[in-house]
Order: sequence, then C-alpha cells, then structure tokens
Amino acid sequence: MYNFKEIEKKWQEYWEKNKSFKAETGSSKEPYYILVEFPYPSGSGLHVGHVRSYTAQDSMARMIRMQGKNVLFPMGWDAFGAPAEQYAIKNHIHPKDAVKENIKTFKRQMQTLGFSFDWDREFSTTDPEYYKWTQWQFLQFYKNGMAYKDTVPVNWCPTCKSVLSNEDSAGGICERCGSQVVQKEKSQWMLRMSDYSEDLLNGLNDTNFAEKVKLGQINWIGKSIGADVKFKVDNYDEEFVVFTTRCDTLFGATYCVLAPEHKLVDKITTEECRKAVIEYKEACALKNDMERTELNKDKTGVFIGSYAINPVNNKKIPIYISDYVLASYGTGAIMAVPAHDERDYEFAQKFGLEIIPVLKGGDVSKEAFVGDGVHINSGFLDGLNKNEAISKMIEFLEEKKLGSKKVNYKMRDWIFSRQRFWGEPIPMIYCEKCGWVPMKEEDLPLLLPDVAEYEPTDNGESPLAKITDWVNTTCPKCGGNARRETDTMPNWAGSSWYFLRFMDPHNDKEFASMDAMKYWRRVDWYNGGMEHTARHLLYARFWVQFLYNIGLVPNKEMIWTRVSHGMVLGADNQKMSKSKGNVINPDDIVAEYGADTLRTYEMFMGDYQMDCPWNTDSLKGCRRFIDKIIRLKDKVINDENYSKNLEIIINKSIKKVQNDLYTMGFNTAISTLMILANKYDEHDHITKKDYKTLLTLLNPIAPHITEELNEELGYRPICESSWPTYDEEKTIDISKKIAVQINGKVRAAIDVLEQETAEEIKEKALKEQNVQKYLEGKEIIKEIIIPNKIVNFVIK
RNA sequence: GCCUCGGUGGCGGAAUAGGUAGACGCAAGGGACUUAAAAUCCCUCGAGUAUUAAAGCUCGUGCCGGUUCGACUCCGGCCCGAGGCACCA
Repeated sequence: MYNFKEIEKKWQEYWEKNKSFKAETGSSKEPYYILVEFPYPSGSGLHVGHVRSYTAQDSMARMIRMQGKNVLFPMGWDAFGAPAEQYAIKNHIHPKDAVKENIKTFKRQMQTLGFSFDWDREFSTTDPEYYKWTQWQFLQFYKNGMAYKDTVPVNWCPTCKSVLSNEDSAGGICERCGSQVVQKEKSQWMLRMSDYSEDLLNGLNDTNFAEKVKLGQINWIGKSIGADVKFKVDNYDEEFVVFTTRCDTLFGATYCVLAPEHKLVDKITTEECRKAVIEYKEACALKNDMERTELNKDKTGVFIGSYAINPVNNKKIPIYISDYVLASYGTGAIMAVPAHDERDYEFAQKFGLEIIPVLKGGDVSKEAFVGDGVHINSGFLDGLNKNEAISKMIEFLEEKKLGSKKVNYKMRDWIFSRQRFWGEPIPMIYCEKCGWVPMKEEDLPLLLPDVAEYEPTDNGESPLAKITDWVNTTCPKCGGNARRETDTMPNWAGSSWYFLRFMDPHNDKEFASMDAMKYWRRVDWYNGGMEHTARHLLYARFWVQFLYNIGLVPNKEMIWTRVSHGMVLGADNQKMSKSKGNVINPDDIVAEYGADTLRTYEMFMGDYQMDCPWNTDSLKGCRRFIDKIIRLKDKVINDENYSKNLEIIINKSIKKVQNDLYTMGFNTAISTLMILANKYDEHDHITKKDYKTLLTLLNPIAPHITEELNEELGYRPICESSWPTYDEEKTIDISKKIAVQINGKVRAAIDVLEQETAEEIKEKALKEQNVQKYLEGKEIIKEIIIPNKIVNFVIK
C-alpha cells in the first residue's frame, strides 16, 4: 500500500533539500522563463483555480527543465491592497501581520502541491526591500516628467468618508454602506501613460500574445483617426475645435454640442439662456461617471443661445451643451450630424433639430445611417465614397487652415494615487517654498509607519495623514519645514515590474541588474486570468517601455507569450463563492485523494483556456488512473529496451505529450497517457524502459508518485533525468484503417499500408461487399483516393 | 449597443491541415470474482430503425442557407450563453 501523504512529503523535502528547481542566473544552459501571475494572498487561502494554473505552468516547467533548459519558475506575493486594509480596520491587526499569516498559508498549500518554484527568489511587494525599488522607479517617472499632479474627479462616499474605485461604487451606490456616491475633485498623482499610446500599440507586434489578448489591449488603447475642425462662434470673437472621425459628413452638421464642463460655455451663453445652462450644469455635476455614461437613457441638454458657423457652408447652427459629450475625450466638443450618427439622431429627434442626409442609403425619417455611401448635398464631395471624401475634406480643411488630421486615443493617463494606508508610500515631499520635491534616492525606502488606526481621515486622506511625526519632515531641497505626500500607490504598481525583480531578486544596488535581465531576456510564458489581460498587462508594458526608454531594461517588450486560463467553477456551474456554498478547498482534496490526483484532475478536467465546473466523481477517476499506474509496476520485467509491440505507441505518446504540454493541451496529454497505460495493461509484461518512460511522461503532472515508483525501479530521480526522445520513424503506424465512402457516405473501412498506392487502395476498396452492393449497376463518375486518408466514389 | 470567446451524448470534453463525429474520463445498466462489501476485471452505452444473430439503413455537432466528391471544421444570415468595454464623436 502506498501512503500518498508520506510519499508526497518525502519528495517535497527531497526537492527542497537538493534545490532541485534552482534557476541559476548566468548558467550556460539556455534560459527559459515561465511566469504565472503571483497571487494576492487573501485570508481564504489557495483557490482550486490557482491550483489549475500553477499546475499547468509547473508541468511545463518540469518538462522543459528535463529537456535541459535553465528554467526560471518563480513565485511571490502581491500583497498590498484594500482587502488587507479592510481586515485591519475591522480587527485592528496590522495588515503587515495579516499578510504574513496569509502568505504562510499560501506557501504551505503550494508546497503540499509540489510546485517546482524556485523559492530562493520569493518576495512580497510589501517587503521594504522590494517596494524601495517601486518607489525608486516612481522617482524616475517623476524626474523624467512622466509623473504630475492633477485635479481629477473621484468617487466619494460621504458616509464612509472614503474615495471609492469605480468597482466599489457601481451604480452610484457605495458597496460598503449603500450611500449615494458623489463626485469630488481631488488632487492626484498621474502617470503620463497616454504619451505611450502609440508605442503600446506598436509594441504588440514584438510579442506573441494570444490574438484575443492583443485585441483586448488594442480596444483599451482605442485609437481613432479623424480630424480636428475649427468652428467660429457667431457674434463672438471665439472659436472651438471639434474632433470627428467623419469629417466627410461636415455638410450634414446641423448643430454643435459642447460638454457641460467645456471652458467656452460660460463665455458664449446668452443672457436668456444663462439660467437654464447653470441649472443643467449643476445637475450634471451631481451625477457620477456611472450615471452619466449609462446607456439607453434619454438624451438631455440645453441650447446656450449662440450659434456656430459651419466652416464648409457658413451656415449658422445652434450650440447645445449635453452630457453625452464627454469633456475628457477629444476636444470636449462635437459637430452633430444627426443623419449619420445614432446619438446625434436621438438628440435631434428629441429637440426637433434639422436632419440633413449627406450620404445615399438609409431613411432619415427612421434612423441615422452610419455606413459608407455616396455623398450627396455635400458640394465638392458629391459622388465620392467615404474614404475618398475624408481625404478630400482633410485636404480642404488643411488648405483653408480650418482644421487638420488628428489621432485620438481612449486611453487616459494613469491615476496613480490612492487614499489608502496599505500601499507603497509615494516618495514626494511638499514644501511651501519649493513645491513638490522628490525624496533623495538614498533615503529610500520610505517605510510605511506602524499605526493603530487604519480608517481614512474625515476629508478622505489616507490614514497616513494622521501620523503627524511621519508627515512632517524637512524639504530635501531647502531644508525648511515640509510635509510628505500621504497618498499611496495603486495595487497595480508593484505588479507592473515584479517579473523583472524575479530575474535578480536579492539585488540591493538596483531593482535588477542589466546583466541578469540580459541573461533571462524576457518572460517566455506568462499565464494569468483573462480579467488582467487589459489593465495589468498594459500597465506592466507601459512600465517596461518607460524603463527601456531611460535605458534600464534591455528590451522594449519583456513579455513574449501571454496566455490565459479558464476559471474552475463550482459543481453547479457557478463561480465559486462562500455564499453559494460551492467552494472546494484544495487542502481537503489533497488530504483525501493526494496532491497528484488533484493535479491530474485539474489538468484533465477540460480545455485549459475554458471555464470548467468541478466534479468530484471525475476527480475519483483520476485517482483510479494513478492507482492503475501503480498496479502496472507488478508487470515490469527486467529489460532495458522497449517492448517490440509497444514501441510505436510509446514513440507516438512521447511526441504527443511533449507537443501538448507546449501548447497547453493538458487534457489531451493525460488522455494520451491513459491510453498508453491501458495498452500496457493489455500485456502480461512490460519492460523497465516501457514503464520508466510512462512515469517520466506523467511526472510533470503527477510528480510525487512517479518519482517514488521510479526510485523503486532503482533509477535516479526523474527530476535529475532527461525527458525521453522519440524517433519520428517509429511514430508511424504500419497499417491504418481508412473509410470507403460512396457519394460521401461511409460504406466500409479498409486497412491500408503506409506505402500502398492509390491503385492498390482502390482495388482493396472495390473488394468490399458493401461497396459492391452500392456500385452494382451504377457508373462511377469520379474517384477520390487520398492514401492514408479516404476513398470516395461518386456514382450515378 | 460594440468587441471577444463559446454552443458536440445523461455529464466534462476529443477530433494535426475539410477526410470513419463522440477519443479519454465520469455517470448509468448488465455480468465475473467474493460468504459479503470495497477494489479490480469484462460487456453495453447519441437517437431512431431492422434482424434469431451478425452485418445493415436513416438522422445527428445551436438554427437556416451556401461552397465541396466530402463540412463540428470554410462562407453568408440568424438564435442562445459567458466575459470585457461602455454615449470615445
């Protein structure tokens, strides 16, 4: 009888003691860097979803290591963030202590699952030795003009006296207390990420990200090419600029809309309209982003009394303000072409504004036609299609100095301040005389002080603001009295560069040495959840591109392949959650069925990139498979060659498993091994080599039991051996069964040999009784004979 | 609304590159072994139809059409589900 618990412990200790998975920077072996998103160590412990992605990357790492590469497979902790702070507020435990406990639990759980992490490289984003460099990098952003302070509206809960993220204030209601969230202007640190829009777009060409990941990034950046067009205001010596992607429809512009916050509004509002405008602006100010951008709601707005001059035909068109125009995108002003824009159409319908079609197609009495078409009512554009007309219009505008070609991006600058305690303090000091002054680099890290209370202040400052002896300091420039910044960095900061730190985690001179980064080159595989493919990945790429531009990292893109995994759902096909009572705890499964069974099941349960419900019965099937592997040992005879009649299937299996582990076909890799084991089971005896190969192929997925059985055969540990090789010639079956079709329907199956000619195959097919039955009295008008694939007779 | 990914047996899912749909596993049913149970082993297992039996035949990969000798796979048009984005001019 095998005691899984003991076997697992034995091998886990062996790996730890022998540093079996140590990655050596500078080794002559070829480097290979496999990364899986480091977790946020929550209080609820490791999720079975973590187990799925860690096992996947672990099996890849184990195989590639056996293939002779120097594999870097690290693990660490992303431990700053709101949950730990909430927990601290409730229980009056310093987040640092809670995090320490949680990390201990996570690490213990990971170790019982036998993941081959190089634990010597472990760190947490909350370690001062780590966040020192996060702060240092912030200073580089600042010194290069990439960090600045700006006043931006934030979601504010007046009851909790706290700034909320968009997620925590969904629907305009505070998630915690249910109060109405309001918008409040706050001065925040920003990073000039929008400067990198084009580089972040182009950089995607230097990556091997999955297509859907690239698309996610492209959409987030949201590039659109259009034109800026100047509109003069009638009776005023003022003008404003609109951004449009359809300047070809300019002849159809029948009114303009400014965002309520547009700085020109007050100036050009007429006295008759002033009251309504003020009221409307006040109403808008009360709404938060969520409410303002809620779709399907009625368009609102007011006329401000003035008119703009359409630059192409000098027509006077009314100016409105409406919150469907956003101050933060483009120029905060639009020309409205109701005939060819759905939003403008809706607005024009409601306010009874003129609708002039300038494109053939559609029916303006019913809807806006937004497609391509031949221009009408458009002067010099008549008869042209969309692209021709756009080019011609831009030419016209530029010549008359009325406008120019313009590119806009949806991506905004990164709001980098959080009014929280549990984050990296921003190393900036405010001096009345000198303004914002960066801390001296040699004074880093700026440590988070120990405090007794974690609640934010009444005016929404971070709790750090209450610690006066921390806040009050001297100006690094003039030595006068000064105050520290009390905001901290967002959770995304520490995770934007951790993969670089893993390349050189103990360096106390730099965040990572150029030599180490040059040796590891980049992350070869990066696995994480689909929910992080837009933001986290974009932040990380931005961070790296910035570091590259100031000469601190060797490549502009440091992540090569990005893949995402599916979620492990509860048995009820719902997301696992405590409230639904469908949570599976990996500890329980390991205790009852063993780590190898859990690992095998999670890899076998379905397509790795898709969500999949948990099924304990199916898990038991994987345990049966492991038991079968153990039983096969009784059939082993002392022979160091492959069994003659197993040679082909073994070679095929090596090829298939190897390929599947590289392409994340874990479920089919296991099914291949199940088929192989079933084949072995049909034989009375198998050789030592047959068995050893099966154990080695299974080892990346089920490392403990395979090491144990391998040791019993008298071999040295699998983790110190090589991955088996296959002989291409021996992966081809001598004979193969192919279908014989008549008019595309299968009527027989014949065995064909690899080298048989089409003529021989045809003869064989024609001998089949059922084939003859169908051919009788018919004429064959076409024969399709593809050796090794199919025979099809088309008859009449 | 837009973008992305999906839809295949009772279930999870397979199906290089258009070439025998349902691999592998689970569940279910039947049988063997056993005093019994567990474990293990063997058989059946998409639907329908037919036969004493074995072949056999028809239908079948969300729906409708198309391309092709041949379509889960390619094309066009829908329906449903999951996730992301949200009036971005």
